[in-house]
Amino acid sequence: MSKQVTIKQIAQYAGVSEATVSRVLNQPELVSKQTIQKVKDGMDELQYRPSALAQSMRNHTTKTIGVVISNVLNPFFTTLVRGIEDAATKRGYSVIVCNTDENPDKEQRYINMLVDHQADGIILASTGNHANYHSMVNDMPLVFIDRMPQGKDANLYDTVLVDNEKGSFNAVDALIKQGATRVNAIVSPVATTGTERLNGFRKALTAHDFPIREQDIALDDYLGQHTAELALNLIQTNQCDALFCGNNVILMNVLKVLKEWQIGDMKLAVFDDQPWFDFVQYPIISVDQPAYLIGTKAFITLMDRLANPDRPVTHDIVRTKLVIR
Amino acid sequence: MSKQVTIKQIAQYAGVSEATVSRVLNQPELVSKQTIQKVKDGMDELQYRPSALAQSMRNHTTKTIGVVISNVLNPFFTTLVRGIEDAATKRGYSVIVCNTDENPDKEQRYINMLVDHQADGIILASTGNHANYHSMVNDMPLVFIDRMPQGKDANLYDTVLVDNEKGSFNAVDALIKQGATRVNAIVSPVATTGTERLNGFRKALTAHDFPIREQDIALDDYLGQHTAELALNLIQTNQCDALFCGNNVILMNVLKVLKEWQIGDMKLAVFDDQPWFDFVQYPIISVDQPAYLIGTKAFITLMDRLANPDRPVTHDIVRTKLVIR
DNA sequence: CTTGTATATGAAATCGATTTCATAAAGGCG
DNA sequence: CGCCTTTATGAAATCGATTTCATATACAAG
Repeated sequence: MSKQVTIKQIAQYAGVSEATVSRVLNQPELVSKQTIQKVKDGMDELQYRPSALAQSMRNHTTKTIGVVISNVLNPFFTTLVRGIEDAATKRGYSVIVCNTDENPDKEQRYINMLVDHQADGIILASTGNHANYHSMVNDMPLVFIDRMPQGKDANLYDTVLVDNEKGSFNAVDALIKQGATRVNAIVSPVATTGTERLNGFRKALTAHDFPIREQDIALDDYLGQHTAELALNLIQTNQCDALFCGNNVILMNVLKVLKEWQIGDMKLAVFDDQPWFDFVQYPIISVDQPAYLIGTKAFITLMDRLANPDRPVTHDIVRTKLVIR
Repeated sequence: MSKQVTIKQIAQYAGVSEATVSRVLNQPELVSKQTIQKVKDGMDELQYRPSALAQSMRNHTTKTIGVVISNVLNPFFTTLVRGIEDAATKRGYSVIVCNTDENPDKEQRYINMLVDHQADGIILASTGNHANYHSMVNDMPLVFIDRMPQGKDANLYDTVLVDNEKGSFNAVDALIKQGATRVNAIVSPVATTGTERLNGFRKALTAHDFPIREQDIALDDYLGQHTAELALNLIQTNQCDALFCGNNVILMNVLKVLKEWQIGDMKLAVFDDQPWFDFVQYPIISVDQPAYLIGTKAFITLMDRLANPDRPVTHDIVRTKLVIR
């Protein structure tokens, strides 16, 4: 690196103290017009840019937040992250994105890293296996998204979630109204979302006086390794005519199976909507989550918390929209 | 925030100087066994974590890199970013992702921000409108990905690119071999990729003794606003039976038009492959770019440059793979 | 002409680490 | 026992900003 231009050099150039240069940037009303001009000339001339590092050091704020999710490759999270980044940029914040792959150890390490970097806050889709967030983050503000926080001090934190149960209920309900006679489900057991979506599934069956058979439900580990066999098993042994998929990754894997086995007749529903669902030969019913909105809301919640650390905890639940094709 | 635990408190706890505590972390071989033990006890007891900020300040390295792309929502870039993040994490680096939306001003602002934060380097898919990168980044290492850097000192930088021309050639060639008689193209004029892909398109036509008609080519601004009309225009006025799309976003918009106008017969090829192409009713020919690999390569290139600032510039070109459906 | 009040500026402390330089204690050797 | 080399440690400077406190000047009021 070529040597950085510091406040010292500007001070020298303008023949004033470093304090005065700093004031030109932060409290110009305390500085005389001529001095301001001299200092600004120096800044232009030497192309001065204040070191964000040094400022953070002094001010105890980094204007940086962390976003901890399972995987940016999942388009739901991608959109969410984009929502956060846009909101953050507008307010002068930078975003560090961390992929946990649903691995609690990775999550732990990333959180530590963010604490070390003194992020101003963290937006977190937690794998949910941590007993005590507070001791991990040492009073750093946390906003939980997508998944309900678990553990003893979970209720201390702001959340932005969706109504998984209702969304799933509507999707399964729509499947049945379209004539499905036996609906099976594949959901992820990770975090709280899987359970809640399964609840919606069960309630929809019950509402239509369908029996709930445990063998009609498969739990997938979200990483997509075994989805194919699970799906195939449901389809072949249960002879189901409709499948409810707990997320878009699962649906993708189900589609692979259907294609490979040339199963043309299957009603499909899935939690989370993607644009390309429009182009698939099956008329996919989907629960559209406002991922981008969740991102912006989470960021705003975080900012509010930062501005007012003692205000009461908020729990935001955003609406889903049923998409019928 | 509750007050942070600093090196000072550890020093106090262990009854040694701050220098010694620092040495326990960085050069333990200079410290006696007993002292190490005392200091480590203190660290455990007080849950000490060194401030990354203070370290960066002293060491002039932040262990942070910037990634500047047009949009994470584009799955090509998502995958690329994931490749970078995985490689970075392994080496203890954090990643700040910046979305330019192909807006040179935004790109400029983000680069400034990264310079202010003293990122150790930047991986950049540039919109290409900057004359002088060097003066912008002040000797910070830069690795260009996806797009060729433009401007006078463009040749000073490492690049990791794909062979756009060859990939496009193969795709269009395959379309024609599948029986296409009039192939049209929609590409993005942004950056160098559009031009190169168009060159491949032209060469493939020529190779098959097809005439090159300028009205068969549409330039789309990548933001997808006008793709629909452009596509419709090509299809209706030119009566083409095959379309080459310059990227996955364009293809998505073309599919929308085809669906809306119920055009069932159209051969399609696209630069960049996505998993869901398998499930679309049209047998999409695609050019599979190793996005994840580009990401890891770019990061490694950046690390190499950091380790050895004076080594000669490298230009890496990764292979694409034709996917025929 | 003295006293008091703005106005403008600088010296020095601070944020939390690392590193250089100096020094004290301990051990080796003649 | 005295001299020299290791070994272990601390004091202080440094990284690049901000902020407090003190001070110097200018000007108004008495």
